[in-house]
Amino acid sequence: MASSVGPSRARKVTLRDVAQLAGVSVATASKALNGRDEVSEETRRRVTEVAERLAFTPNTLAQSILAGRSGTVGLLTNDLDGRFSLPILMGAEDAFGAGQMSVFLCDAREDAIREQHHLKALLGRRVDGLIVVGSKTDPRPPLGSKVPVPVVYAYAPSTDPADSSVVVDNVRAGRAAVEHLLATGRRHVAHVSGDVSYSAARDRAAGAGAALAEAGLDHVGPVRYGSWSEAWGRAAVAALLDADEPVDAVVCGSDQIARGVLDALRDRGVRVPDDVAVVGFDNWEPMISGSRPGLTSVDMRFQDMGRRAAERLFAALDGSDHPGVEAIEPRLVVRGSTVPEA
Amino acid sequence: MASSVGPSRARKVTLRDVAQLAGVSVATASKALNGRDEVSEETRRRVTEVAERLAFTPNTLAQSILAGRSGTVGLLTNDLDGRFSLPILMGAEDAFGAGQMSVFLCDAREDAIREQHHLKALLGRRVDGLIVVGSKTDPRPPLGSKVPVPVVYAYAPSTDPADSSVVVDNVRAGRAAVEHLLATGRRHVAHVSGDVSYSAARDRAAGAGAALAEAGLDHVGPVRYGSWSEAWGRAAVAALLDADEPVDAVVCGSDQIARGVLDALRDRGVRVPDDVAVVGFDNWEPMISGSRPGLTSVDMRFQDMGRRAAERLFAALDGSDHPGVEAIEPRLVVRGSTVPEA
DNA sequence: CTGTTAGCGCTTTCAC
DNA sequence: GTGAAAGCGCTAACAG
Repeated sequence: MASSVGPSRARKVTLRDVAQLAGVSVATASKALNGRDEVSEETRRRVTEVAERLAFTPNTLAQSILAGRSGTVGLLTNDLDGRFSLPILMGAEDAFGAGQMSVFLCDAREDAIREQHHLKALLGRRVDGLIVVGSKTDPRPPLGSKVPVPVVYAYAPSTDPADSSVVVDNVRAGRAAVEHLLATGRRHVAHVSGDVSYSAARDRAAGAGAALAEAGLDHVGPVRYGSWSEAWGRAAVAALLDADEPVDAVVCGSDQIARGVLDALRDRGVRVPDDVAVVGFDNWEPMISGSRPGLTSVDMRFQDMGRRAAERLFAALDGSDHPGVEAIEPRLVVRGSTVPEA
Repeated sequence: MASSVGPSRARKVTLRDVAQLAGVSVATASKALNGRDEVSEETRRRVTEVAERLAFTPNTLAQSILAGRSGTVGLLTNDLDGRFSLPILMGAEDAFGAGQMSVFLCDAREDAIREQHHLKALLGRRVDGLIVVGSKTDPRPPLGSKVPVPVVYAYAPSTDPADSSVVVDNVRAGRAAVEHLLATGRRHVAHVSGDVSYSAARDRAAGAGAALAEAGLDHVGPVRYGSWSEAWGRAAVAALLDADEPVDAVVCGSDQIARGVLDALRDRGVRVPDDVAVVGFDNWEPMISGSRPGLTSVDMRFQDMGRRAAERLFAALDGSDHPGVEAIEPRLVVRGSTVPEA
């Protein structure tokens, strides 16, 4: 027959329909379906059966309006296209998905106006809470003081330290990279990083520098800041080798830079890891999987960050929160670029 | 003072509060704020002013329950971590964001159970429609016949051709790649692709083969299926060159494979594009930007696909839809791997 | 155990 | 112009 697939314009089935067909009142039907124990088993059976048959789906909107909670949260991201917000978002979705929460996704694209617009829409929809995901590790201004629901900032913390934020620990990450290199016998560590205007670049370099200092060492040459690209990694290698200082390890500000460094070293006939070891940051699958040899990298655990953000939001929802900034501990993943593969 | 930042437990301000403070009835306040022209300018001014002052945000839930429409749509994806769903999702968010729609995001992770679970939650929240995003181009079973709202499938079409689906045109993409190679004087085209179990791999090869056939040519050697990795691209080059048949172009099943092919050719001293031209698919930024030379690639326009899916959903919402499968036309992006750079 | 009543926050007749 | 009343779908309190 004709539009058997078309959007069934049939009026949605309501609890009243169910009650009617089951021959009980709406109140009783409600109790039966919600497992309240003030109904006879017989009635419950009958109601459940009818509900099933009519494919009744309770209107959560109506429930929410009563309960005062909607069971939804807003995820306000700023670089949906970026590499960071996505895993964070997954982690959050993960933590929520377990329960009954649904997630509203909005991309503000670094535009404060758009962000306020989305914020308004979300509050109108009575979200129970918000997670705000930034695109850089640099602190960002808070949403505004009069947001009536708990907010957790992820990746980019709020500039207000009293707000709840979950961030990566870039200093520690830089330290981890260098400690690994020192532990595997390297002594001449160069550092090639990305855009110096990113706190991620500076913090990682600071952590690396501190770890070197503790061993009585210093970076070979200056920290070379540039851009977050493979091309910069390649260019930096040229400068590095031409400088003619001994180098037996390169810490790279990102996996992409590291990939460029690896390729350039290979072109020049420098053996990795025999002559020079290379470490990256982010443990980003697409870069890692194609590298020769496999790239040792510091995983910033974005997904866990999203999970933690969700957990903290939950905590805030039942008032058991302890606001402030929480840093996720990075995790070093060792591969062939620092240690010969088996 | 103490918890100035804590979740203000203050009861949400309602329309009644506004009405009371403005000295009018709820009905009048409603009319005033909604721009109905049955209120005096003076009253409207007063009400608006009070609403502003109290930071009144109308409860969309209550509005939705009345209107019968919630102004929300569900985005049911299956590989949030993948490369395809994200741009699609962005395109959709884009198209919706313009209006008043909010988007629920759910990741089913290829798990039918989880998908049904999310579906139920979304229907309970009374979404007005659904977009279902797959992770492969292979058709997928529809959600189920008794979904009471319009559904549009993106990337992975529904197996039911009567459903509304928006897909990429892989055959055409394969054809576009080869036509470009032929137009730039290539005659010996090899084909290295990914996992043969993916229709994307087979369709692209079919399109490429058809274009070659029309020129009285055939692929050099068999279409070499493997995996969607750089490593496979490198391995395939070895096999290809050892086969000792003349080759002046390689069509690669993905940018990742192409990247491997480029690197291997470079290692072997084969010049690109002088000796051999290389084309990839997806125009995926991370792979493109690091390639030497820049990689010519067929852009599948995922974001536009998401946008179209959203537009079709809109159409379905006001009944002006024409279900069926719609293919997005791919777009060739020429770079240095096929044509010498300026 | 069951049904009646009230009410969540809002919009919409329909009298005044 | 304005407000009282009804009602969207549902749950909670209280009678019966």
